[in-house]
Amino acid sequence: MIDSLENIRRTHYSKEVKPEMKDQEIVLMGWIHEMRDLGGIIFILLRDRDGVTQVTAPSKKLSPKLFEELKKLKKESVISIKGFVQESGKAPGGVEIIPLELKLLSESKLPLPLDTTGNVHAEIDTRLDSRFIDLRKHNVSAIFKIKSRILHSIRNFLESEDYTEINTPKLVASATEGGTELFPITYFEREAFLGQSPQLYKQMMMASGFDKVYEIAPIFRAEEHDTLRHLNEVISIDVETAFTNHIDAMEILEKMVVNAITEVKNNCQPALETLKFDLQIPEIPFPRIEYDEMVEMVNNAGVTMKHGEDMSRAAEKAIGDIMEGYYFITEWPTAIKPFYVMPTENPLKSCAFDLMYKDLEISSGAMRVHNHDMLVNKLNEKGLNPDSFSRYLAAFEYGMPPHAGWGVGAERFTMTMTGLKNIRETVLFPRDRRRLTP
RNA sequence: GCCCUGGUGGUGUAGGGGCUAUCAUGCAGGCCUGUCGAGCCUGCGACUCGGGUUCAAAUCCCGGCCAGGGCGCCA
Repeated sequence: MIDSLENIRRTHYSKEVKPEMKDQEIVLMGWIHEMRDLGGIIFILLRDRDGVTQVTAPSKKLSPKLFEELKKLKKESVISIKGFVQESGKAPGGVEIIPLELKLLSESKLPLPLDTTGNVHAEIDTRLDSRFIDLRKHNVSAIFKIKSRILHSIRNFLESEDYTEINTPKLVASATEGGTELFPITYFEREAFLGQSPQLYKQMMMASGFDKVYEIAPIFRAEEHDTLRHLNEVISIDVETAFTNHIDAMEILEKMVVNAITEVKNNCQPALETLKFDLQIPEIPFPRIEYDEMVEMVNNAGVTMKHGEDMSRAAEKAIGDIMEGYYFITEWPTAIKPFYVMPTENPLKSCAFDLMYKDLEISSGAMRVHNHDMLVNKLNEKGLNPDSFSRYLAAFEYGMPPHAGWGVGAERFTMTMTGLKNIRETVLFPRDRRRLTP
């Protein structure tokens, strides 16, 4: 019943089959996207990673045995078809395959938990439950081709800028930076936590002489948020650079963003078309708005925001309506930024910045405090106990250069390049307040 | 965590005290040699769970669970 692969191998993908290959014998492998059995002729749409090719089986041109085997095939079963290419004005794409040999490699159970042809809408919850099937749809896999290209381009860009990729631990012994809730775990006989950010580690690397480091890795936040732009596990793109300040950090960040967008635009055109997203390459430098100016803009737009507050969702939307693409908000109040952020000459303001895209925060960064005593003072001011940061603080006592850096949320960044509204769409197997499987 | 809305075949929906529970898609069987949202015929398949009100609940009420949207929280 089920055939084995033996030594047959795929010779082409669907997208590679062209009318010029007329009469050539090829082997396609993939899933049965659709079957149209007209009695004396059967049309099978064979779907693989990048496309769909029509296999046309007229009874008169095929052996009765092969014709019967083709007739019995079911949707989403996995097959291998050896056949020859025929040019045809009637076939989608102008080419079809006349089968010579069929292998049924895996039979699909029916009915399917989801429609793969796009005829019947399915909700995201249903789709995520059967994500492996959902991902067979080209308009879903397109998202991950783009995400892959983004991460690839970022690595290439940072390597070309002479950065070193590092890996820091995700199992950590508390010493929270403050703010977010952590996921507690059991580490042998002790309590430990999943890391909320590589912040403290990448700073310690600044005392190591590496000068330029980056990490692309998951971070975990135990916040019970339930929105279209939050998840409990996300990929963070973290950069830290020694002997630089926040101005340099913003420049590297905007260069990296434009480079990633350009790479996606140049290499992912089919995916962008599938998603019907018109990706625009922004110009450098991105606009910079000081926090004070932003507060004024928000209030002028009719949304009340007090000076010294963090942005409410309404404030983000108000500013997002005014600003078109990417922009920085700079000079944040020291009081609402973490202890490790360097104040400006005016101690009430800080060298912190956020990179926004419309109403969405993509990144936050800053020049850091590199003076040990100042850092201890700042910890105390924030109500944190310097003793629990002793291993981190030690890195500031034996020669710590000035440094700056930032972290970008990979999923939010992907949203800006795909036009998606729900962050869950940009993760293969998302983790949110309710979802822990699959 | 708060507010609003919802939960009907595998999927997506209509209905909204008494119906044989609507439609599409799907699935099974049949017809069909150019389909491409194929078409036609026959059939299959559902009211989130618990409690209450009522002669009667899928429908009304309460609670749980789950989901969607908004907000809060969120280096």
